[in-house]
Amino acid sequence: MDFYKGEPSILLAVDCIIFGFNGESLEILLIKRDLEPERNKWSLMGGFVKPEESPEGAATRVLKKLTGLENVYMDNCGIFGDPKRESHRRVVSITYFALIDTQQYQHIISDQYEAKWFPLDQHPDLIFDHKDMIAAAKRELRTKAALYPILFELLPDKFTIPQIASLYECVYNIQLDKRNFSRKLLASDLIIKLKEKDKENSKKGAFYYRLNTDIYKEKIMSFLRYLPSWSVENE
Amino acid sequence: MDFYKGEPSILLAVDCIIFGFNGESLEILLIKRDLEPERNKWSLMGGFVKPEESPEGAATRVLKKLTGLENVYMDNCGIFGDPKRESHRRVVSITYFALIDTQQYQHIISDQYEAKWFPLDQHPDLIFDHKDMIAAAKRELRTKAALYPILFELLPDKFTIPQIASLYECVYNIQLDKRNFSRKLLASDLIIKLKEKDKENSKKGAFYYRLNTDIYKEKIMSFLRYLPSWSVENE
DNA sequence: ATTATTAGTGTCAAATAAACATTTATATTT
DNA sequence: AAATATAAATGTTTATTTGACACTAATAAT
Repeated sequence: MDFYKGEPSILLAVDCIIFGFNGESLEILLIKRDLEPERNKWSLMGGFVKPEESPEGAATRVLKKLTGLENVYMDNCGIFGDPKRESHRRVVSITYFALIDTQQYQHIISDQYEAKWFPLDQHPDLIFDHKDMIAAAKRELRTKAALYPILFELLPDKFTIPQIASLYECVYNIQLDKRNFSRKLLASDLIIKLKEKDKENSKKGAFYYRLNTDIYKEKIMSFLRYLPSWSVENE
Repeated sequence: MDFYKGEPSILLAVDCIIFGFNGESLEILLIKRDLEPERNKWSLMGGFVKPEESPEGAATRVLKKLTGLENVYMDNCGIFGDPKRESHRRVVSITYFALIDTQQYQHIISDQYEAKWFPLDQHPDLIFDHKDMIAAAKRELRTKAALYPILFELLPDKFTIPQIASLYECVYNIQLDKRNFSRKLLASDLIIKLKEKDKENSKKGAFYYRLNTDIYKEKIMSFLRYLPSWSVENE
């Protein structure tokens, strides 16, 4: 039986907003587009959804193709479906943001792409509505990170409290009182102290911690409290 | 020029999870499906995205077709794209939840549909993955309503504090201390007291309020505080 | 006039958050 | 080897917010 006959079919794509944290600032991974139209212009990594995969599956595939990474935290952050968003053909794109630990991202597996990290707020001109996609992803990241401790996904398995604090400062563009932040974070039992210290970034050295994955899953939504409430209110 | 030649195109649909509040409980509006396959089974209202409209536009159109309502609050709440979600053909569906004031929804404009309100937790068996869609919409509604005062969209322009309190109780399945809730709500300046009282629901009568739309837009994210923080933590 | 019912205001103790101070560990310098 | 500089970590205090609970107010029904 041939249902839905005559219904219009559409090209469905995914685009990935790949966030990374270099210890100083947030960055996104962009590529030089490898197909027409707009070949060789800077763009988000993307691809079409194939018949045998879900949109999320497509995003996962596309991310792996570029970075070689699997099991990466990803989250839907928008649907871009204006009929005129690509002038040549009608394409609806579903966007996903990915949080990756840049230390795991050693080298691009695929030489097929010319890829480069850019500071989040200083990326080059991008094709189509990719700039809007990034803006939406940033907004979604902020909202989500206010409710869930997802920012840990941007750090290595072992991290220090100063590291996670400066990450929060980047994402929300605020100055945190490290003393209060650290106290609240520790009170949550979300992180477990290790014996080892990071001696790279200070004389005294800061203890490494790792996530308490049980608490991470349980208390996930109470994380809002690790931010001063006003920071959630602002744009 | 014919770009993207050979790329697989897909049927893209939208489905609407239409929430209403009857003063007692949350309800959703379902229809008896009017096309094959699965004709005459209970289903969410949906439709295919047409070439000249965005997915959001399609959801708006579909909602208007069923209810006659325009300018309804809608929000994306999921993407259902498992290749096997419909056994006959590959369809990706984008879901939107809509919040409507049931008092405006007097009669179904279109007699084309057999539509019925169901209590949110006692809906009939539904086609495909529509049950999952409702569950996702409910989750999304809770999260969003913890950050934004969107629940006012479910009430008439004039509402009472007891009404909005019982709405919150429904959505989060909690018991609120009405005294504390009312105090916090009033402190926000989000609502403006009217002269008139609602005498329907109590002997004393409760004053009507209306939204302060300026504050609604400004302080929108601080609304989290009108809920006890623990209620946000629970699933 | 009395009663029952729900609206709305008031009070207070406990918990939390924010501002600020001090101590600690260690590499570097003298 | 002692002094110094630097950032980490812990401590203290005050202000604010929350949550629990008591009370008063308005009015329809008895």
